[in-house]
Amino acid sequence: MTEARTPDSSRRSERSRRAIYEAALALVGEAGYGKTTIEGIAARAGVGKQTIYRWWPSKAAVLLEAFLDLAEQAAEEAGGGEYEIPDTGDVEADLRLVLRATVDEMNSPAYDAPARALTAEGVVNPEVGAQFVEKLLEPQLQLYVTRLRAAQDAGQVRRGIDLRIALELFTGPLAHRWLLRTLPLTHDYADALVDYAVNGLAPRP
Amino acid sequence: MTEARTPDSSRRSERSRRAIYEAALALVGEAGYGKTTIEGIAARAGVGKQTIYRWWPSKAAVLLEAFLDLAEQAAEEAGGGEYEIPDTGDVEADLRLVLRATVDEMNSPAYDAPARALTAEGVVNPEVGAQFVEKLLEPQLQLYVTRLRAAQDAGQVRRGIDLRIALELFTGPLAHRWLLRTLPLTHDYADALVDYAVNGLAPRP
Amino acid sequence: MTEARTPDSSRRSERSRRAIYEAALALVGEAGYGKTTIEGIAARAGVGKQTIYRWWPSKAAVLLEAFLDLAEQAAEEAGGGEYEIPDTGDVEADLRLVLRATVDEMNSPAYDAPARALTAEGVVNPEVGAQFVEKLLEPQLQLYVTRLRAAQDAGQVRRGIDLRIALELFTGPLAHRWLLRTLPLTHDYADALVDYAVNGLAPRP
Amino acid sequence: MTEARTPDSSRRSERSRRAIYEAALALVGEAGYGKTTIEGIAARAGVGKQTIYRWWPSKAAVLLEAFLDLAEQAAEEAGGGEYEIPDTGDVEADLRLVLRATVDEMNSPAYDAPARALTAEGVVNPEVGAQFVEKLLEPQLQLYVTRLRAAQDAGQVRRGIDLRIALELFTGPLAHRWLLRTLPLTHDYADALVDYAVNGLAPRP
DNA sequence: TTATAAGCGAGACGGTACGTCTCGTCTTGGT
DNA sequence: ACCAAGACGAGACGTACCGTCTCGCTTATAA
Repeated sequence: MTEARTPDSSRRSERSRRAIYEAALALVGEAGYGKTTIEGIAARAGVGKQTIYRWWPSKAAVLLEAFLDLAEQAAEEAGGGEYEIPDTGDVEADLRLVLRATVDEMNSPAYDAPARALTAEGVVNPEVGAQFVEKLLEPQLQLYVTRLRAAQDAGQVRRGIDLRIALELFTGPLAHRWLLRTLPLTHDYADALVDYAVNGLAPRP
Repeated sequence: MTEARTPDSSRRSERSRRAIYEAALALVGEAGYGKTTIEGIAARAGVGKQTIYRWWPSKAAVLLEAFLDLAEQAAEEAGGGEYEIPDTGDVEADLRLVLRATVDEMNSPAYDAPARALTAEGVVNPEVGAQFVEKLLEPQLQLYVTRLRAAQDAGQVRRGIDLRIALELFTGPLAHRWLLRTLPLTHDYADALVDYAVNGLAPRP
Repeated sequence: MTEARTPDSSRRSERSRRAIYEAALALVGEAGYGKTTIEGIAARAGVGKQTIYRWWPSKAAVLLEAFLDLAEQAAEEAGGGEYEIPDTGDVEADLRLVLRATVDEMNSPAYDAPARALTAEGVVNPEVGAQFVEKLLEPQLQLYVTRLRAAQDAGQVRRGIDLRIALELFTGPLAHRWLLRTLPLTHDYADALVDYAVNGLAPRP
Repeated sequence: MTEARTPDSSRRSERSRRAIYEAALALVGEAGYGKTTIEGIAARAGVGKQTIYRWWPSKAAVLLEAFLDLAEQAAEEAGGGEYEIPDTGDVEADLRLVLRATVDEMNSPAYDAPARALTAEGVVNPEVGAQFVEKLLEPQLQLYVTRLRAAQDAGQVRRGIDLRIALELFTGPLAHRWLLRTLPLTHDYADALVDYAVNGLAPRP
């Protein structure tokens, strides 16, 4: 009996959508994910609660979209086109650059708070996790695959290496330190990681 | 005016403590961390809420202790003594063994649910995260340091390598796949990881 | 700045008006006044909410008009002309007839539900109450005044009696039993009331 | 499966109960019944909403009890014992007194607002109505029965009169004017009512 | 051997947030 | 211009838990 209640997205208020994104990101940054409430987001965005519940199924979904939107905006500002890992011919140098940038990003509060919140929610909530991986993480990881394939073609990575696994030698440790806060995330750490891992992938003598 | 309220732990009810551990782990496994409530734990354990609030500061703390206790029990059953990574002289084989075991553990539901819950909470809540790392994670990681040092002494790992970073080449990717569920965690994956990483740490020709 | 917003009643949809009346009466009858909502009336009438808000200031106003319309229709069906209390020369018999008819009406669900709802709203909301009295109640009461005046002229009611008060000896108790449901409303009850009250108004010996 | 959840009334907070009564009566007086909300009562009483929902099933029930309590307190202040209609031997004079007092009460705002609210709710909600009648109205009406019986025994009311109906000649019209606000409620009105009605009940010459 | 004081199960309390419902207003597209 | 439809800001609904606070009731020293 209960209808599906599918709202008409063509009549959706753009103004409200943006206000909700901003409020959600701000609150997660200021108070943390646990203390961010849908009521709080609605109040801060100057929006009725129903406007949130109409368009999103959960707090995590709101934040995911807000974060996605943030990333999109940042990408556009950085210069429209699709991003790729640079290819100077020197994999190690190229990856060092990327990992250092990633370290910087992870150390910046504007990224840290919402990304942490989303990751944590995804760890515990498979639907959110799947979305997070599909929409945010996997596209990033594909960039590594592309660059590593080029390196393989150039003879800097040995034949037979599974590149989807190889890339995790770089991103896995980084993510681990970031999420668990075991030890500080520094450029030196990124460099060491690249050093050890690239060496591991190099053709055997 | 407010008293320090330090309860007398010598009069603590062992029965209640155990019941709370069991209830907490069961509920996290069945309903997930988010839907596990202190009231629910108390009800399931047949315990007053105050008995939980008297001894633990938060839901996460209860679960952390419960999980620690579980690990302790498992260790005792597995054979009293302190665990270490075996040293057959072949680092690669030894680590393959350990990583395969870790994969199996991560794939077992009894471990998965509470470990995920705790990790997620730690990601977002620095206090919990610090406790988790200190009590659970770091001791495990030290085992890798020990084994890798032996390998270094045996000339299987090159001089100058920072072992605290090196170990993350093994554990980081594993944890990443487990937490984010990007791709399945298999023995083959563990083997490949060990292969690439050990190669990366090996002395240069 | 806020316009007076006087809609052009000449372009009003008669179809919608009727549908709203019917929906309002039906819903009040089925679900009760409290559970009847403007959204519900609009949905049932197949009408936009604004069409109700455009023409009526409140739920009570809709129901009042709907009920008035119902009464009008009933009156027309019963035979066009203005109704009056019959005058056979025997006040007691005439009033007995009227009060019995009133009892029957009060016991009929089609009348009971909306009349109750309106009365209750009027009790608590003076504007609605005033409308209700002016449009529905007072015209009815005037019929009593007319008939009692005839009786007074015929010497069946003593001089000096305030007829506006006198009529309340008949209608007051009836209304009271109906509204509060203290005891059942029967023809015998109506007869007794008429007996006692007419006696009270009769010329002293 | 859903438990009955019967709270332990011996542990109930008297302080909260009183605060809720006061808040409910104050709000109904100030804002009217319709604009009085449970949230509002809770906030004004400095009480959690659940404390209201734990002990009362509805807003109407809260107000009914509050009003009952008010009446009880008033009765105690007026002089502990059970109240009865005075018996000076002159029914007319005695009833005049009582009806004038009732008129005064109905004209006092402290009584008017909650009594109206409750009556209106009772008109539309049979459960509330039954409670209202049983707890408040019927006891009052019994006083009339008692006094009228004495009058009957004294020969001032004729044999055969149904006293339960007779009393409604006094209270019905009064209640009607009060609830519907048709015409002002004055002492003169009360006197006229008593005059006409007592005459109607008197033995026939 | 009793008293006395802690921990205990229970659950009422003042609160916050949930997700739903309805309000009355506003906007869009169709007739 | 009115209409059906329905998104919107607002806020109350009744529920679920939070963390604190009594209640009596064991239960285990210390007088």
